[in-house]
Amino acid sequence: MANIKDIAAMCGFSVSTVSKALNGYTDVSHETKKKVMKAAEECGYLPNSMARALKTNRTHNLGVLFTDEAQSGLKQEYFASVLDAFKVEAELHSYDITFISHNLNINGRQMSYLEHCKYRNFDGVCIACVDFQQQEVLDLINSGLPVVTIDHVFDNHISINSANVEGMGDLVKYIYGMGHRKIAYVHGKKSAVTEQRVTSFCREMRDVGLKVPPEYLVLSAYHDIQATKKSVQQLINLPNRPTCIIMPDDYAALGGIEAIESAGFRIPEDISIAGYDGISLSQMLRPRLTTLKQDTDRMGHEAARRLIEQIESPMTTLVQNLTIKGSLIPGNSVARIK
Amino acid sequence: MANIKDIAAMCGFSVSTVSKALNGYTDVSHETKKKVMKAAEECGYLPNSMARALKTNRTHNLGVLFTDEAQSGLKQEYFASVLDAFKVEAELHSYDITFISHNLNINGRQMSYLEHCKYRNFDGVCIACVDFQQQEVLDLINSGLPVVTIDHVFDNHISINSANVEGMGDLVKYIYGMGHRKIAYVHGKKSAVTEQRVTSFCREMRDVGLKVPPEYLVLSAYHDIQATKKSVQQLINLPNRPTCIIMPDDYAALGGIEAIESAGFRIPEDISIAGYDGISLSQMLRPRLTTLKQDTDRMGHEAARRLIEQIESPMTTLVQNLTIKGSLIPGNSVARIK
DNA sequence: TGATGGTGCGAAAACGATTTAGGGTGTTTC
DNA sequence: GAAACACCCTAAATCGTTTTCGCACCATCA
Repeated sequence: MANIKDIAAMCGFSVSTVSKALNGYTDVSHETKKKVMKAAEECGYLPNSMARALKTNRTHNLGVLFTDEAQSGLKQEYFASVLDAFKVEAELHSYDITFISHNLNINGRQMSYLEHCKYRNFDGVCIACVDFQQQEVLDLINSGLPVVTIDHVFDNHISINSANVEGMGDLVKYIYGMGHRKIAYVHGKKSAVTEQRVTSFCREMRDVGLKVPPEYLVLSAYHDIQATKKSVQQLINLPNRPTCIIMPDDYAALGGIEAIESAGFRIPEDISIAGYDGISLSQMLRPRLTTLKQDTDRMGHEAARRLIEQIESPMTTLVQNLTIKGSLIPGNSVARIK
Repeated sequence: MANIKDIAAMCGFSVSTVSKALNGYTDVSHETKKKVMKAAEECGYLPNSMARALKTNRTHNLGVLFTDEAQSGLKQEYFASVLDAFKVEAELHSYDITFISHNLNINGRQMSYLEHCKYRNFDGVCIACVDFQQQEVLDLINSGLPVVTIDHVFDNHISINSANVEGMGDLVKYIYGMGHRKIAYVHGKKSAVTEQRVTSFCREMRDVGLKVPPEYLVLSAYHDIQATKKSVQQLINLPNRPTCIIMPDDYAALGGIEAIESAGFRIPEDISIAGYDGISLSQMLRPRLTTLKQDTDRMGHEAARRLIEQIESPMTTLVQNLTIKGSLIPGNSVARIK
């Protein structure tokens, strides 16, 4: 592989001049710049990213942490979509993307997330879909590296958030508008997102003048069909059965659907059900799931854009927490009641 | 950040000795090795991967190309699963994973896939889910870099393949065993995988003594619900309507389901349908989809394992094309006919 | 005693780039 | 005519490692 020295030899300039010519410095004449470019083209020159990174301390490589406890971040369409959009935007700015892990070992010891990032010299990091309580994750966030978090706000760090409060509000309003008065919410495990949604659910219910019996608020889990199936069975067996059940997410809604149908009820005639996320699956089900579609595309793009902005102009970038609105997809899993 | 020089200063040895101590060379006494390790531990030393890579020409970083035309490799569960398993296995061997793209630009020009790999100095490359006809992809494969391809065989290159011939054979046998005699196959666009499946479909049909009317073999597309919907509508309107339709994949089966149901037929009582892949969606549908589950987990693991083996001992690694068997999931979208 | 061999360590040259400080022209300015 | 100033270019240091080669020391052996 040709290097900068070869080019220098080819066109009779010094290494430094070649480097400058290739990097758009102004103190090199138009003439020589052209000669250098031509030589570089001819021998198929590609800079060595390692050497460059070693010298400049910039890798043009971003670390992404998209791993939940089940090691399946990629298998959840919501996160896969965000990552996909993040990737597209990053590439647009000539950044690469590498997965962060803590399974690498170096000198016999396993690295932490942060150590991995330092080892690889990532210019910045995007964190999503992870347990934000983990010390290791907190260490990474507070490391001083440019960071953007998805769906979790930290002081002095940029974050991109799905508008859970508005989203859940809209969902409840819609369901109320369809005539439902007994609305239950099977929610996911404790997290920032869950808190926002639960709070919003309760407030919205109060605002439309409805009481939420404590048994209508069921702690279940995200993306866990078995768990939500049980939770919904519980709700169905209540003496005061709800007419509509909001699920933690679209995928988990499948557990609810199963519970309802195998108990001999029809959706939505007997019991209505709503999801959250708006993944493609939701619109493939029959009946089509009523859900709140999160704008994963915009979230991923904004995350990358702001992270890179922060990397490239840290002084002028203001730390903010962006909230991105989703949109209600009516579907037909929520019946109109009179 | 502490570097090797700092450690040398800390414990009074030379840089070379420290390096050797950390890398398990034998010409350094146990005593000093311990001292060096201790010092390294104390100051939280992490090697600089760039410097190391620059010197050794090994990055311990693998490039992955998982991008179909629709830029949505990650959104297809089949490929996301393979990638996930690939990642786990790679990490086990202390390799990182970076996405390959051709959108990066360097010195004003866009890089090709191959250029990107050279620029980043990937030790090896895994290619899947891509149009294997593209010149750019072929260039990458023939570049001399260690390569493993998923679901496509190239001379002198390792590949991991889903057992499409056996898979399709099993599927047809099962359907035939359920009593069907009029079996149609809506297949995906031309590719190695498609050819294997179509060939196997035809052979198996012949082997069980059935003729395949040409109109029972419909060219459609993978992962494209609109396309498969149309194809199935076509089949339904045939004077000699099939009793069972095999779809390109589970996701695309949704188009078939839609077509069948909106034509007023019931699944499986009136028309049976089968998918391919065995993604989680398939088992969430009602009726549960009869499908052939591909062993994505094993595929991803083997791909990483063999790629790394090839990287680390190129002489002793034999080039082979591994075929990984899937398993039939009966589901209940295929009815028993007498 | 002198040759031999092993052991433990260090000096120094790479790897391929960037970047600072300065040198040599030729032209302008007073 | 000297000083000042552009302009274009180069030498050399540097980033943090790895790895070759050689040196010094000590023990062993004939």
